[in-house]
Amino acid sequence: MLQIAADRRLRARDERDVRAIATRMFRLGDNLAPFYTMIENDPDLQWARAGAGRMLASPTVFEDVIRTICTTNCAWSATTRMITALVQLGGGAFPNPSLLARTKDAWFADVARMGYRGPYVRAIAADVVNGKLDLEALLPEHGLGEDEVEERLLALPGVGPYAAAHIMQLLGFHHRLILDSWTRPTFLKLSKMKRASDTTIRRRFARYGRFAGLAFWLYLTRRWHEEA
DNA sequence: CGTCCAGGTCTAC
DNA sequence: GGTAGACCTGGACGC
Repeated sequence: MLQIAADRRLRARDERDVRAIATRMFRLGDNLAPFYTMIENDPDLQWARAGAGRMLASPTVFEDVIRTICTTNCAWSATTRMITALVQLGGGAFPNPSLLARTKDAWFADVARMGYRGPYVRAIAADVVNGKLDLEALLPEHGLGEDEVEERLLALPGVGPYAAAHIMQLLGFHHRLILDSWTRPTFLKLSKMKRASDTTIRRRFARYGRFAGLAFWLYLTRRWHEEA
């Protein structure tokens, strides 16, 4: 059960918005039943049938895209620093595209210290504002195919194979594996393999079909769930 | 102090 | 289509 508390009575319209945001953040629209059936007798993953597999998303696709760009090619400490700065800019909430589009380059460089990512983020925000880019249309309920969604994500500046796979997991497309400098060594450790190319890893998870990426992620994060 | 690299991507061959 | 080199930043590490 999911309970949402508010400090006041919500108007009908606000309540609808809150429901939509919660549905999006917890990926309540995802149907993982086929995946759970798939892992019924899977020694590595059957534990996940208890309800695992819904990665926490942001209220908007835009926010997930920008956050993910802030994870690329830097230490995790840098990611949290950049995102903390963005939330400060937004006055405690993640800044919307309009605010980011009209924020000066100098802020991205000197305050958020986002380096080369700053212009990428601004360009994406500007395209959302001027209507050239509709990121929210990438949500699975809008009917675009997985390949089409991936293609559109890869077209964004700063979004490559890793970022696209990561964002797609958050959207509810579970095919692509998130391969980066954390998942690769973690896979080696857990599988007790000495080395494994990306192709080898993909082959290992190909049997999960369109849930291959989700299976890979759950395989890697099993210990996170045991703690809880 | 210089080099390397962290939850990669882009450009130019 | 596949692969070097460059790229902001800052923390870790060797010298």
